[in-house]
Amino acid sequence: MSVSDEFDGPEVLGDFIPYLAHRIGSLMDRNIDPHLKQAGINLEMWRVLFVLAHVGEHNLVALSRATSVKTSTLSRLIGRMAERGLISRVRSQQDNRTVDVSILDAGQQIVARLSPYAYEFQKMSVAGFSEDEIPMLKSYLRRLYRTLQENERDLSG
Amino acid sequence: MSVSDEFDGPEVLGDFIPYLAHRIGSLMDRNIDPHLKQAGINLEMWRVLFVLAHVGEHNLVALSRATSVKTSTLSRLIGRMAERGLISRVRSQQDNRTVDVSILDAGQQIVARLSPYAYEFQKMSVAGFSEDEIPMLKSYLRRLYRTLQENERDLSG
DNA sequence: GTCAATTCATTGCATATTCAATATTTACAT
DNA sequence: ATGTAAATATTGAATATGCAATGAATTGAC
Repeated sequence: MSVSDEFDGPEVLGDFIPYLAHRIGSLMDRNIDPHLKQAGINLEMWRVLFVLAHVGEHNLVALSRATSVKTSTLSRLIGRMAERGLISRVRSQQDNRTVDVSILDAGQQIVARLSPYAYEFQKMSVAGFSEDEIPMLKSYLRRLYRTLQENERDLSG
Repeated sequence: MSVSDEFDGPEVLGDFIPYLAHRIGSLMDRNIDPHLKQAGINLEMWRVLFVLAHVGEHNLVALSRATSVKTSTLSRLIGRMAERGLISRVRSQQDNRTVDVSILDAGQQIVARLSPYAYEFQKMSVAGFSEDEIPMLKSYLRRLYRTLQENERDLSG
């Protein structure tokens, strides 16, 4: 166990994965936030844009699942973003219950402008890991995420 | 790379640590939430109680740092929790600017009642990891957390 | 010792979020 | 086919949040 594995706090908190996950997420949010403000958007908007930029079209429920923003919140959020021309929201032709949300140029530009900061920050965040360990870390996170997703499906299915 | 390392989505999202961290945290939050509602508290209250139960006394700024809840929010949150007898809030004798927040019996009982669910959930979340891998996972998370904390200190110091 | 700067907690106000209810559309069972 | 259930998005109303300003206490420079 290397010295950089020490936890700066009582061991029980640093041993509890949900606590660590929450803290890691929050500290990461905090880092990107100033850049977002500079671009005139908030964290949830950034998540929506980032997901749409990489995944393409989405309806509200899918977007909610991808971003962990509640659909009622998302509905109004998407409204504001559409007003500002960041995304488009049109009723789906295939299923008239749903709306197709997709990113527009103005949104794409924000993603393009902020992504470098996001990736630079990611690089910083893994500064304590060796070249061999970084893929391991990502792999561990993906596995953890996947297990949680599967459990989620079990509960709702 | 095992089969359980596949990411259920576009590779760029599953390769981006802040996204994974956020999603992992949110899915974890979602799991504990019904138990909290049953106990009549929300997620932030749970975090406050959990931290206080394991760390002891805290002032608002420290509590904010430990839970990632803003101090203005925390001030009102603590007020509601104090009204309900979950915690106590008293002006510090050592430093009259600060308040000492500590957990009361009613709060402790909630922690005692809900902790089993939390730990059971943690167990489920690492179901895809071997006995050897779980300490590795925790170690990776702690290291990631530590790096982020250090970066935070660099920025504010 | 004094005063400016810093730290901490709280609050007003504007905004955002959530829950619950609703309207609409689709899926499904029989 | 028809009726019932489920899925999707939206909104009203209550609540919570965050920012900025404030007040009070402490620290530190000199």
